[in-house]
Amino acid sequence: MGRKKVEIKRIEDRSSRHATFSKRRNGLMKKAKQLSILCDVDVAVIVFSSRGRLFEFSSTNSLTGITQRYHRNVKAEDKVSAEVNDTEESKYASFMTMEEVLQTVEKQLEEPDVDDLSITDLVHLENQFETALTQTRFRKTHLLIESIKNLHDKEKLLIEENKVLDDEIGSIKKKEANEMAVDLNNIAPTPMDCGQQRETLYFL
Amino acid sequence: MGRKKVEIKRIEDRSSRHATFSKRRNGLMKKAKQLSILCDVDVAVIVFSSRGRLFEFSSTNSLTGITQRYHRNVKAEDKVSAEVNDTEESKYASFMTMEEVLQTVEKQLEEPDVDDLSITDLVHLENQFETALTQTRFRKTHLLIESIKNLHDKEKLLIEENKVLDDEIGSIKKKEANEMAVDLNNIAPTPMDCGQQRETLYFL
DNA sequence: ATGGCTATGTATAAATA
DNA sequence: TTATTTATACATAGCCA
Repeated sequence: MGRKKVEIKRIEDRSSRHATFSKRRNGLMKKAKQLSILCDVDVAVIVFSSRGRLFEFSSTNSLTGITQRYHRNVKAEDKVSAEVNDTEESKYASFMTMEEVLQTVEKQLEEPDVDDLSITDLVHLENQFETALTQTRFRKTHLLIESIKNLHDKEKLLIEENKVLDDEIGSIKKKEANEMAVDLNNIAPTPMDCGQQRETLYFL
Repeated sequence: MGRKKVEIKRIEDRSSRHATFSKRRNGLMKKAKQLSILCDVDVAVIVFSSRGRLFEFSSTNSLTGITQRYHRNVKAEDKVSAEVNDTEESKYASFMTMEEVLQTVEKQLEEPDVDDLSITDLVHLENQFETALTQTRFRKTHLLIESIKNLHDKEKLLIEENKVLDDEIGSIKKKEANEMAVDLNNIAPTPMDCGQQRETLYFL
């Protein structure tokens, strides 16, 4: 890849080492970019020069996203080795009442020495918290949906009530209109059955 | 660098994309290693495949050292450059839109060989699904709360409407009562509420 | 430190097994 | 799939400004 084949070992000559650093660094970044584009993957490259200067490439906006993801993954891997030990104990925490869950969680948090728990203890703890989390989520969703149901019921009642009131007003207006018509015709009203009418009105 | 010049854009054919990924990934790692040795510098490369599998190279023992160094560096630079700008963007950077989440999940499910994944692969997969799950939950809660808000608004409106109608009826009744009192005093009925009656009369 | 310039070594695309 | 082959494109060592 040059006039001469170079052995892969530290270049002792300062200036040619720096020259090579500059060239190969750019090459590496270019390759990283091509890889990320061609294969549609996330790539990050971090280079610290011997004098501590930072050079970076990231296929995403910021490198922090990728490094965070990296750290999450590393943590997750640690978790795997812990979980391999423990498959039986994880089952018994499965179902508790809400109270039991809260009690347990409280108990756990009381413990001052959370830092020196064994892996098995931590797996157990994790399961309990996960149970608590599931229960909490379940209850949250339940309450939200209940709330919505109640509101729908209320809405229905209010709409019905509204309709009744509307009808009432409608019939009153209609009567008024009729009377107006009668008045205009100068027809003498018969009082005879109006008592009944009034009574029903009072009912509403 | 091959039989044909390739344009640097996403390779659409799945199998050749994977082939290229494998080759170029190895090439990139090799180059990174050479750079770190030749120039005596610290280099780190992080690659996440589309399936979320992690590939890494680090010139030091562990990548965490370099990423930590990177984060210290970035933090220092951020302090110098901009204090206000970054807080909002960084929040959104870690969250995906619903579409992105669905896309990612779909991508995952496309893969045919889910059965022979290693434990590490499965952990990565788990992380991605967990992200998707979190987003889904977030969206669910958001929609439920929105729904409740809307229903509360509706309820308020209906109650107000109801009140208006009630008042209207109230005032009508009051008017009627007054008229009745007048009628009783005059011992002569007012025709006003006998519209219904009269209508039937007209019919006859 | 980069930025050409070549000659040459390497990486890799496509084909093949 | 993954490995090997082969023809090319690319990267870069050494050199000069």
